[in-house]
Amino acid sequence: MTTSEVHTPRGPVTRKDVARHAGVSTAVVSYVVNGGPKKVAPATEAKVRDAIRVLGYRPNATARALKMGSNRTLGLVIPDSSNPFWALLGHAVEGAAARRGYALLLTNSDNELDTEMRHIRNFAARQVDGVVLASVVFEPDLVELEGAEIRPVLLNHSAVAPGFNSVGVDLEAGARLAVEHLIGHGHTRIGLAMGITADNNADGREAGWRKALEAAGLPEGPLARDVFDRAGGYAAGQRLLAEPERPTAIFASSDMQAIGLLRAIREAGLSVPEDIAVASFDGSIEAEYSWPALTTVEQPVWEMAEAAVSALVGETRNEAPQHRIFPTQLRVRQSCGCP
Amino acid sequence: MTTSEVHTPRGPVTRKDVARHAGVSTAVVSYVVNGGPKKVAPATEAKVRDAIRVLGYRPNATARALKMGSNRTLGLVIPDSSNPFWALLGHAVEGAAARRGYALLLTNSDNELDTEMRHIRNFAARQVDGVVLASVVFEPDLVELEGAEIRPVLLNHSAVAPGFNSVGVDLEAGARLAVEHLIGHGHTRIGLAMGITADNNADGREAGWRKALEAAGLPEGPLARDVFDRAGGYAAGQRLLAEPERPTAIFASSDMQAIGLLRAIREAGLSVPEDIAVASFDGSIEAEYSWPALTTVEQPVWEMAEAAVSALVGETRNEAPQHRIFPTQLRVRQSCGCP
DNA sequence: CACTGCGATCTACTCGAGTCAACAAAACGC
DNA sequence: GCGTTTTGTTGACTCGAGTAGATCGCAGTG
Repeated sequence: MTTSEVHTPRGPVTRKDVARHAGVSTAVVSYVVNGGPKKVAPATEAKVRDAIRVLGYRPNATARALKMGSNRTLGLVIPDSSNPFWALLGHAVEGAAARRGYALLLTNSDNELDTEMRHIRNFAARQVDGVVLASVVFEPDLVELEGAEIRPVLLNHSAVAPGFNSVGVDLEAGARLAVEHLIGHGHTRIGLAMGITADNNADGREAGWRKALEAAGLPEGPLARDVFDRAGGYAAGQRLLAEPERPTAIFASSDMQAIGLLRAIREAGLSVPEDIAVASFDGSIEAEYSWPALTTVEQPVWEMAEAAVSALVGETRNEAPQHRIFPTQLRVRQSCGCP
Repeated sequence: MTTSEVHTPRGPVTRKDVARHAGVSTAVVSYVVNGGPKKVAPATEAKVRDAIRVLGYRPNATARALKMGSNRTLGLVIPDSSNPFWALLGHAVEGAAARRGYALLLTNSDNELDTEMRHIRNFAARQVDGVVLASVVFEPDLVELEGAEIRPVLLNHSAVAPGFNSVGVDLEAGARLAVEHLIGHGHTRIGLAMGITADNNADGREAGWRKALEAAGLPEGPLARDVFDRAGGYAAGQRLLAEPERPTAIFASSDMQAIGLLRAIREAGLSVPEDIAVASFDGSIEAEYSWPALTTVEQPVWEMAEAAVSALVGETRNEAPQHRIFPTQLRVRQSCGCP
């Protein structure tokens, strides 16, 4: 029994405990843990490392965050993390953040502006380093963030809000791709199952559908507007099928809507693609496993997430805001009529 | 122009700025913001509230967390947040946490033990108040948490690890429900498309399938083991269909596997439920919109999430760990042969 | 008038870690 | 031998907020 008995602290182990155990000052512990900013003698470093291991010391990230002004955390707001498209986006953003050593606070807005603003305010209070907004977003929200010196990235479809970073896809070009493909199959009455967006009928997908028809000299087919999920697509489908002149092809503004649409078509005793051809937008896995497999416009979700995160954590602070628009790609499967 | 000109601070606004602006001490600002622990005169409170509004003060949650020892954050580890079942669970946990004023750090383990442990360590460093583990989880991991005084909840299928809180469903009873329903349709050769678990062939679903067959005096059908997603179900399906004596019904251990299974069956030129009946486990929305709609054993995901979160943030600190097992419910649709 | 009592407010310390200025000791040059 | 650099270590201050304990002013009482 010696007088230099190890004192096992009861609470969580702090830097101070390590310092005492190793017989050095707290500064040295810091230097060892962070490898800087000052050098430490090898012998001393060994003592400290020993003490850390013995005591099971784990630096308190909260304290570090307070001192450094960053807790290496990003926030993400999406409408509904159980919707496969948003789920994939969330997964991609989480991955991109994790790869850079950032953690991700994920929240659902349920498409409610209040909820979204509450989350944004919460993020601001928590001093996150950046926020990826893929939800409702009205400009007023963003002011909240400015005061808190938090960088936002808009990761939604229509890139609005000049002065803020944004990442999106070329909705119009993508939609044209799909509709032109349907036209290529000989269809002349092509309907649209459109989602509901904040700035209605200003959506690129709708414009793309319209322009593709116009360019081919075709009349505008029927249009049904409903929410962006399976149930919305189902309801929109029922309305489109009830049209006096039924369309022979339908473009859906999301894969989820297409899934609901397929169900509505089947329930009407019709088959895809024989009676009605279908194409949609997003390129989620579910489109691949539906019956028939959906021809869909694929968004480069992983690249988009990567771009959004790098705009937030990059060294590009105080640079001019960037607007990145990614191209889409048509994934041809069976629902359009291809073999 | 007066000498008591407002000094607009350049950095983020702190309590000190508010105090100066309102002509009071920082303590009073604190009392106003938190409504305690000491009373403040109405007139003073008004001054402070004014200053807060004018300056746009937002208390720094990180500093608060350091002082209070809690940052009102929970961690969640799931295998893959883009898998619909985990996505739903994530959504439910996020909701349950948000309702209690907690934020949620979401991470994916991709079924890799190292990744999971890295996340757990990261959670520990960040001093989260609790961790919901719905992933690989070997006991060694949990030791990490003990040292950090963080409460874990195991939210996986098979409730293991005595000494830790856990929330799960009665896998065996659920599987029996489904298989017995298939038996009720007159099937005698019932196969199993089983997922791959850490403790293989100890999974309740497999046991339930076996016991239901045994109880009905039926022979064990063919069994194919593969991963818990669409691709796994597809591969398992192909193997089951290649069996010398093809099963007339198949129970899949997850909805995702069933989706892949349906595809394999269709590609083999067979139809569901005429040639092969299918039932599965989980009760995700995708099962409702598949073709044909899947008969599935529904897990009460929202209740489970609620239970998990309340075990973490509850006042039940230092109580004996709880093990909650929820019952499942059979959702009958068309894939089993029901009209 | 002195004294208590009480409500309102302020001062000062705390949480745990980062880091700079200051300093001691060792190493070097001549 | 003495001055000078180098190397290693430390004490002390900081981040922003919570709150106990001290202090102040004022009303009520004997």
